[in-house]
Amino acid sequence: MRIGELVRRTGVSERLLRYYEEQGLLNPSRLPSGYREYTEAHVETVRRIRCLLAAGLSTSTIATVLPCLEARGERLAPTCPDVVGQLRAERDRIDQAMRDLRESRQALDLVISAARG
Amino acid sequence: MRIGELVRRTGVSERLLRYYEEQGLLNPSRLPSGYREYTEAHVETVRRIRCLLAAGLSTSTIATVLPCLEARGERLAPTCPDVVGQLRAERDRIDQAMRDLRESRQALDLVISAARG
DNA sequence: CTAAAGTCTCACATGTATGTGAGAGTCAAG
DNA sequence: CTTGACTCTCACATACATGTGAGACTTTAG
Repeated sequence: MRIGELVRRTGVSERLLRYYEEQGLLNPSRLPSGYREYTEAHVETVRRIRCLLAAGLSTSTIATVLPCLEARGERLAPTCPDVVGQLRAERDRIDQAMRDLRESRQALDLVISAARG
Repeated sequence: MRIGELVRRTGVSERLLRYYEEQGLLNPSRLPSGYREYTEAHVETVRRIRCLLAAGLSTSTIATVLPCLEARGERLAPTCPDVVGQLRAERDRIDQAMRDLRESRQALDLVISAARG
């Protein structure tokens, strides 16, 4: 499919799809015209990217993780221990983020329910 | 206490403490010299601000919520229903963020444990 | 008194994801 | 062939939290 359809399928703007490609997260092939050509798999990849971005990972970290996820089952694991350490750190950061979210959610709830029982 | 101590107590930079004040989140009194003077309560307020920021709320939204939290017990609730609606939206956003975090955490775990069983 | 540490304001810079517009090429339908 | 929809690259802009440095004043310690 071309970019327009991927936009429709994912809800992500053209601009961002091109940006993700520039950051090495997506590598569509090209038609003779130069148009990008995406596959079904890209739809899921974009979804993952959005999810990881929402979790606060940077595009460059995502670039590290994505290939591993795509090769899931064939256990393509990151090679250098550097990367693993970094991922562990991200995971810890996520755990902390979840704690913060829980607390903030609670705070919001407090205010919302105070608005009217 | 003056700003330096608050920096030590909270781990938040001078720059940010002044920024939070500029955004209406913090209102220390001033000494005759013009120096800011913070109270014990401000330590906790800063902690809350950090937590809400981490949850993805903007400083202006936080400005809305903070007074309600500070008056907790005296149930100072937001007045206009506009605000409540906005807060509900934030809460929903947080819920989604938590789902994303869970999913991303799982993805990271997958990669990390693939690195070596 | 003096020096050093603390603080003030102001302003410019940065990073990262994202928007927006211009100008040109491509493709499909009439 | 022409028009309109789609796509391309490129570049400049934005929002927001945050860093950094300059120049001046205040406070504290020797």
